[in-house]
Amino acid sequence: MTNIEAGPRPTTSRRRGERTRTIPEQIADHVSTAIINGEYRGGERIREQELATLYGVSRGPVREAIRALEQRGLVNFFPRRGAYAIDVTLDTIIEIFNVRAALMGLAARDLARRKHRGVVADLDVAIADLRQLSKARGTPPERFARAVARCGGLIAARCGNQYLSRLLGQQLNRTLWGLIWRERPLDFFTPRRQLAALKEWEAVSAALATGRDAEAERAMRIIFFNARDAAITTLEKARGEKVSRAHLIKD
Amino acid sequence: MTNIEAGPRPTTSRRRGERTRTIPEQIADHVSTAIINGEYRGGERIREQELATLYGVSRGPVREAIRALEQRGLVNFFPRRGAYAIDVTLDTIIEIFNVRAALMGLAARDLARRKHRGVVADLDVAIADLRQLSKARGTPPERFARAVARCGGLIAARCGNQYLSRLLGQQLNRTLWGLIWRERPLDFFTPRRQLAALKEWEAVSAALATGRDAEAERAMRIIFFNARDAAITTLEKARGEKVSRAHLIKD
DNA sequence: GGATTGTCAATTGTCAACAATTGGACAAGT
DNA sequence: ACTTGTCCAATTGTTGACAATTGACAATCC
Repeated sequence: MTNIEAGPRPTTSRRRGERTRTIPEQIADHVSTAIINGEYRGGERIREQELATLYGVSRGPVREAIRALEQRGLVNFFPRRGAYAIDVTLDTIIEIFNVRAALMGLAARDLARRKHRGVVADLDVAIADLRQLSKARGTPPERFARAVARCGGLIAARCGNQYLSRLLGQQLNRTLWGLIWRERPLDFFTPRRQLAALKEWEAVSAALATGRDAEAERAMRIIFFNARDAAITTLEKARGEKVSRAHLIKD
Repeated sequence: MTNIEAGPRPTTSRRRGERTRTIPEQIADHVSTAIINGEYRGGERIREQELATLYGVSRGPVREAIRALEQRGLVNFFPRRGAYAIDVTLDTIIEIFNVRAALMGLAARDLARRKHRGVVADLDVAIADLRQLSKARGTPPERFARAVARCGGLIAARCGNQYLSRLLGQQLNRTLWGLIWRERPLDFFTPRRQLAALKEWEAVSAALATGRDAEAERAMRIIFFNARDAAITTLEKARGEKVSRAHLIKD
């Protein structure tokens, strides 16, 4: 039996706005990482009772978790026939990056049009972190990745479009994107890439500060296209899988 | 090759993608329309037992339905405290149109880069319908809206990015977007607007046929921005609610 | 009075049992 | 060899009962 929530449970001391993580949510997140980490092969069946005994609960909460995974696109579900893990290929990852680029581009554009000084200031602080990390020698790729994620999170959360923020932060972040990015930090942030990423984020900040919305969108998209290409190169080596570069959008 | 649709192949004669509609899905869809149609006030509580007795089932399926609605962003859910209908304001609708524009723009761009002849041909057929409907006098707005939806559905379904197709066709279509567009066809397609929409779609088709991807994206976005503005104007009158036009993205 | 604590009904969370469906195995027929 | 039909075990769908938590209100204390 896997204990997801180890330790004593704080019943009262709950932070402001923090939601209690329900058991189904915990299970869903746990299975998510399992799927991404390849613990399920593509198309492998996921049985309710199996997970129930694994986590030491009944099938009820497990059902909820599986349905959540279906909504997030991590499993394919067929009524009365069960759930099957999706197959995460390199092509899928490319697709996800492209979608993310489009949405983050919109977020940046919205933000630029609003000229929200506070966000730009906060972003500049986060970018200062990037600068420091990239200047320092031997910054671990995952450390830099986290700092970059903070920059992106800032834009996503405060772009002014609540629907978009929700999509980027909750619905999609818990799908493949979030897991690729956070739980399995790719080591594509080489020193060279770190410097490049810094420049790219500075470009976004500059465009945001001056309210040039089209340019902010373009700069933001470039960030994700470059991240995508770097990720693919890394993953191709790691997996020994080749992918066609024919339709990689460039700008 | 990307295979998001991993899993068993349907043994019986069930069409591709066609699934038996489960009870929870039916309930979820039913409550969705209720929320959109204003049968729940914004923030109104949704009780499980209430829905269970209403639909004549136990609380189990209802729970599933409510959790699905939460994933789609139609209800706010707080553990152990219940679900509350969201408040659909005009601003929300603007946000949704903007997101849709960004994603459909990406779809068009992908499609243009692939120069998929079949899709362009099919799209031209659908556009021919638009032409005929707009030329005819007295075409009902909702009839035209359906024809436009077909054009959009074509692009979304066959853009070549499976992840995006899923997002546009399943995850988001069942949220506010699908309901605004389909179940409650707005009557903003006046004769003048019909002619304009026709021209807009012809521009998309032309860009797709010649593979000019940036132009295809731009043309597609314009369609949604214009639809957004028309929808807002209509809804402002219908609801007597005013909305700031300060940050309506224009291109 | 204002704040804290105790109590309780309403509601959600979880469980275990039962019902219904599926897919595969196997046999018989063509 | 191929199809067709019938069983059956495995699995999912649904239910009703029970446990746990919440929010409201009343009682109590300072």
